Amino acid sequence: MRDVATLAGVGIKTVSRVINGEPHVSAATIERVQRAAADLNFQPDLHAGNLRRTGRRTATIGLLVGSVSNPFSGALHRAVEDIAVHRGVAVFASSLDDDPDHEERAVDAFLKRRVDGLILTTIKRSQAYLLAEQKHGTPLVFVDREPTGLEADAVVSSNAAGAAEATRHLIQHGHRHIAYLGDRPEIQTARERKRGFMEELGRAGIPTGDVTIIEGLTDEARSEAAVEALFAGPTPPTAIFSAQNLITVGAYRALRRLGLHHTIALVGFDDIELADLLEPGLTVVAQDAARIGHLAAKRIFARLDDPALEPETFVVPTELIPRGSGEIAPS
Amino acid sequence: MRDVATLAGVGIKTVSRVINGEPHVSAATIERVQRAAADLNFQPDLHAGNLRRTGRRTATIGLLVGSVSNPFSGALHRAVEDIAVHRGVAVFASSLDDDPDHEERAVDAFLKRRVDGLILTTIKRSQAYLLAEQKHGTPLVFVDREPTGLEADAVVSSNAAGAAEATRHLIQHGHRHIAYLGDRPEIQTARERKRGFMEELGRAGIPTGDVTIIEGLTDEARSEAAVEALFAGPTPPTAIFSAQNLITVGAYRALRRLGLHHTIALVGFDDIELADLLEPGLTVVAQDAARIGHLAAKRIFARLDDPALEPETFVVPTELIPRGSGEIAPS
DNA sequence: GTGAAAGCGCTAACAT
DNA sequence: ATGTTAGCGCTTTCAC
Repeated sequence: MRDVATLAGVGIKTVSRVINGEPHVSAATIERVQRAAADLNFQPDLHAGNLRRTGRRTATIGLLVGSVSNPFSGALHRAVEDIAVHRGVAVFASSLDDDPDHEERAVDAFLKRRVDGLILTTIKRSQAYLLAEQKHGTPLVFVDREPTGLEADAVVSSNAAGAAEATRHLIQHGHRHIAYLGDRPEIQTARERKRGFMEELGRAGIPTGDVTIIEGLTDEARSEAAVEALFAGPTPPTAIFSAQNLITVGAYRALRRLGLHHTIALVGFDDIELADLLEPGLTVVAQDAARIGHLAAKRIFARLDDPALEPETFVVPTELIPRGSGEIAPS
Repeated sequence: MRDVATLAGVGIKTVSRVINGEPHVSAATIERVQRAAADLNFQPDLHAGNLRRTGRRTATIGLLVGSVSNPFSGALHRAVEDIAVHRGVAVFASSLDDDPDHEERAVDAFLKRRVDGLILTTIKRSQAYLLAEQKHGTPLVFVDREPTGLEADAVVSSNAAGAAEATRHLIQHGHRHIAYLGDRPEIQTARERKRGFMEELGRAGIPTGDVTIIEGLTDEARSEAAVEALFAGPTPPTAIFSAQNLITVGAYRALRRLGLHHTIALVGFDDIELADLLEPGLTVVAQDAARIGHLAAKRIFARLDDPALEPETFVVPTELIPRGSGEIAPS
């Protein structure tokens, strides 16, 4: 910047004014400074400025997602960017790779680089490690899962209600022997979805002895194996509710392999690309990732503008999309 | 940091040494400083340090992808992080949303925040706007597409060879009337794939009059409409080669709608989630996003270590995966 | 309309 | 083993 000032024959502050579009500079000077800046290929250093600037905002927010390879994360990212771009704020995304040990490191990487706020999907048991940072004033918005160990804004799907709807859908199609396939119960959303499933069974008066619960399914392969074992066992169900998208894919693969995909009903939680092109189409309870992202981004900016906001949890409704697999009657 | 020094009763430089793990500090002092830092919830400001630090590295690289909702981007992101984490470097990803106007803004956002290097998928006609930055020493590695208007490292798929292989596959299954569905010819990869297709026709001695070329297909819906129009026309093909994943999905949808998915052969460029579960399974020429990401990350670090490296283009081979749709014989 | 001086949080270079 | 001083590139404050 000093070089630009020298080349343009003006003071350094004048260059600063031109670069930042501040008033009180004559048109001729602006012109001269801009040419000098262009000649030197001047790139202002945002962080150097922020060192002194009041408020110390970096116009950057961090987005931490469980796994960048999950389409849910992609949709979320895009939605957050949609909102942020209007505020001139850059969104930088980083991935946890579904590794709890990575979580704190990734958060730290963002914090050391002074992001203005953090939107995060968490996988650790507790987020108490963020307490100090939160007290320090960094806006935190959790998406997909509510945090444990601290009070903060969260934007989540209606997990229990969605699971209940999926379950009700199966019951209405005549099923009583339903298998529940879920992720690790440490995960809050997994617990919520299971709760929705169980409560709906209760409302329908179906004894829990009629259902099979399989939890701890962390990936597609494990889910596939679990379903194959299920049908090799003594009490195969007539329907499956799979509570997460990878689990759903695994279950579908297993049913296909067993030749049961037209016989056993399947409803999955979370939508899947191309689900409508399968035969039968995959009935799912879809989450609205775009809406979740929009709400989270709006909330973080609201909190940036008014740090005193009370922590709030926003629930985004899910939607059941019947496509065939969920409408199969028990044989 | 000064507060920590005061609280610990030491000089500010000693705190700096402790925080950065530099030697020549007594164990007792380290202990005292660390406690003080913890008490004050001290977070070092990476950027402030970088202002003075020699080399001025921020231990951050930027990753710019076309669209975060494309699974290819997700796989790429994960691969880059895999490598970067070993160097203690954070990877921040941002999306272009397939919007050329967004490209320069997004690059600028990274540059202003002083990333050490940039891995980017570009969509603008020319990347000449990056010339100055490149001369300035910022390592640039292009992925998926080679840049235009400047010489830089690139990691790309074997687009022409892969397209030729797909075409050969169809020809070997007896097809002569093949339709080519491609993206906008402004996109370099689109041109390469079309070239591979045409050259293979030439080798097989198939006159270009036997084939239909449809270009400028930018999304699923347009592709779907184009295929429907194709079969409403006078000279429907017996096979389709679709040169991009969204185009493939659109084509598949159209064939399904027309009831032709078991009649017309289809091979797509770039793999698709669940392609194996469709009926028939989707035959594709798969790109190795993980390999591309790994190579790009390794290259950017190599260039960070030795800026004098000659620009090089790395070609990652594609792989034809037969799953059914590409093995349909002409009727 | 413009510029000089001080200082943001930190590290380099050189004390001690 | 520890502290002091200068200064990174910028913005602030205040003077002109």
